[in-house]
Amino acid sequence: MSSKRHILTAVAWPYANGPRHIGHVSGFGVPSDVFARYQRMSGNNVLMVSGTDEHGTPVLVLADQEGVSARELADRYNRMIAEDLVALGLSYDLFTRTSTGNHYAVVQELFTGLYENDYIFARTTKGAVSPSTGRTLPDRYVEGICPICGYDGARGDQCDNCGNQLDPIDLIEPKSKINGETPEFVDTEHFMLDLPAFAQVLGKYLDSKSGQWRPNVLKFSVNLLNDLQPRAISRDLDWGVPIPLEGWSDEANKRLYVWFDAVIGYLSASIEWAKRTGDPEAWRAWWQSEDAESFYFMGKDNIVFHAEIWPAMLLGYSGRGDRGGTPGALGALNIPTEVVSSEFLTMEGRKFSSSRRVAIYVRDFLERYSADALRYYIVAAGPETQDTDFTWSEFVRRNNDELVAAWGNLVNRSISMAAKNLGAIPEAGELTGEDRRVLADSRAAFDTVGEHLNRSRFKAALQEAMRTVAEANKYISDQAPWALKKTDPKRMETVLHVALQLVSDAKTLLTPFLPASCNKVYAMLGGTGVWSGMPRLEEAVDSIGGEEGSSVYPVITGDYAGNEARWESTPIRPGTPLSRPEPLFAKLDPSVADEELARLEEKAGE
RNA sequence: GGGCCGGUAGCUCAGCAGGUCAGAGCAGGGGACUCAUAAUCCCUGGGUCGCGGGUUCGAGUCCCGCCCGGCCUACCA
Repeated sequence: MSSKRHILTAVAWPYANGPRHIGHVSGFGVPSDVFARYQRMSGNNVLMVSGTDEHGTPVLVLADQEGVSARELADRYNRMIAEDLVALGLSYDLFTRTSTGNHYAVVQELFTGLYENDYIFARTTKGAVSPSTGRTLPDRYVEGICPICGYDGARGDQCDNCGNQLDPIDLIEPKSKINGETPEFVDTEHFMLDLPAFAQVLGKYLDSKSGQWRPNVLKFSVNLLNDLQPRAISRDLDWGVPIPLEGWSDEANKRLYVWFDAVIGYLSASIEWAKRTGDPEAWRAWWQSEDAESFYFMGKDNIVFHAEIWPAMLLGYSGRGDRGGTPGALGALNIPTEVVSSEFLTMEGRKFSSSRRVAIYVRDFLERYSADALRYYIVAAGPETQDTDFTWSEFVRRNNDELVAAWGNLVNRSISMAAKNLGAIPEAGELTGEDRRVLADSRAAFDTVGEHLNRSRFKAALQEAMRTVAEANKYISDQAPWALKKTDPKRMETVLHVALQLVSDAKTLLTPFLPASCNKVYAMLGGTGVWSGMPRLEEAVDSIGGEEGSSVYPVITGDYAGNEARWESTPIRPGTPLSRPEPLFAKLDPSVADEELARLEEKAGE
């Protein structure tokens, strides 16, 4: 085996304008955690980072509506989201936020590096401004009559009726979507990221990923290269990271645009993590070592930021764009090894929509059902390579038939039988051919499941892992150890030994997907250490937003380095005492599906 | 308008680079067993692979057109 690899697990940053629903965590949350846990079990050095994305107009608009400051709103949802992600068991090394002083400093450093390498330039454009607030209105917040088709209700960026791209200044009778007033159009100067200056290097980069990335991500990204345009990276806003240039930094109403700062979060969070560990340089092993790898997890709407813009930013900062340059103060930085994008989850046939209340929030879900049940459903039936539909009846079915009946019952029946009859893990006597075969198959699954996980094929990986569960159930049924109790007790002990070894292996194979319940199985079989560590919420201190003083905010972190979980078959130890187990999972009454559906309809009808 | 993705058995979905590709799980039907949260195990599936053309000895699998759905096109994953 090769030596330990450094693997950055970069998880998309949830936007802090509300609670996150199960579609969000299907896209970035659960897949990234499965991946990270597997890589740790394989002995690799994983750094898993993310945080809340808090800048930008949507937060500002919502804060205005509620009569609170943007920071107060961000504080509220930052905490709520962090709590939800911990409850789901997502094993971040650091989950932070974009409003920290550290983040501001790193963002400004990247801007400066790009600017000095000549990949950023200023340009004057016309922008819509709200007369009453003096605030710039983003294109999407201006509505009016489409100049092409006459549709009343076209947005400033696009007409939903005829599909044409628009400029807000062309709209007839433009109105602010926020308060209905007529915007003024004024000249405003903005910085642009010169994406065309990366066409060559990005082309080579994407070519080199052929056959590795999911085809949809790659095709999409390659196609983007055909039409690279400079992209604005600043906005007329007072909520965001200030522009670190003379004449701009003290400009109250000019900030870096939210997507520019959000992707830099991967780097700033890595640096923040290193500072917190007491070794401020530790982040470099994941960002600058030539053989370090980075995997980015997100939903399909974010591909452009991760496969095009973020690599361009990193290359430009490192002096590796088409115009060359020199690395900034942090040094040259690695670009993504792989961009893993999920598709979308629909909800009972409808698109998730917070505004229309078509949503199942993570928090509500976990109040009534276990994290592992949700994680199982998301991996087994989630939108890995295409949109999939969440239905409550399918959730109940998967929970009852697969988690409870197949896996939970396997654990229960085998440990119960051994505990009741022997009180401990029995020795194996002489093994039959069938015993050897089933044990060998179980060991072989580590390679097949691991290969799937390495390639981010989570659904296939889980299916293979569950196949070993079915094999174990079949083995027990075929061998019928309960019938051997009187006829051949020694043979019964051997069969139970084999069965428990199969349970132990399956528990290991399922750990990336179902960490909480697998930790329980580990303990049932006599394990005493920490099997696969769970994240925890800590209160952290940082100068928020680069301001004077400090502020306390929650971060997710955890201790995973010393975990017992290894990606291999671990021999069970005969003689280990066993007691009658508690059921691993709760079976759900079929009426749950109807109740939840009614609840959803009720909310949508409000 | 442009781009990307999807439309496969009642349901949810696999089918990577053309020739056991017409599949899996669940539901439904029959049987076995009783250790286990009545769980498990065995047997049982023939669906115009969205529609219409085309290229091939041969196409869910490649090409063209069309229909439907999702996403992106300065940011709800």
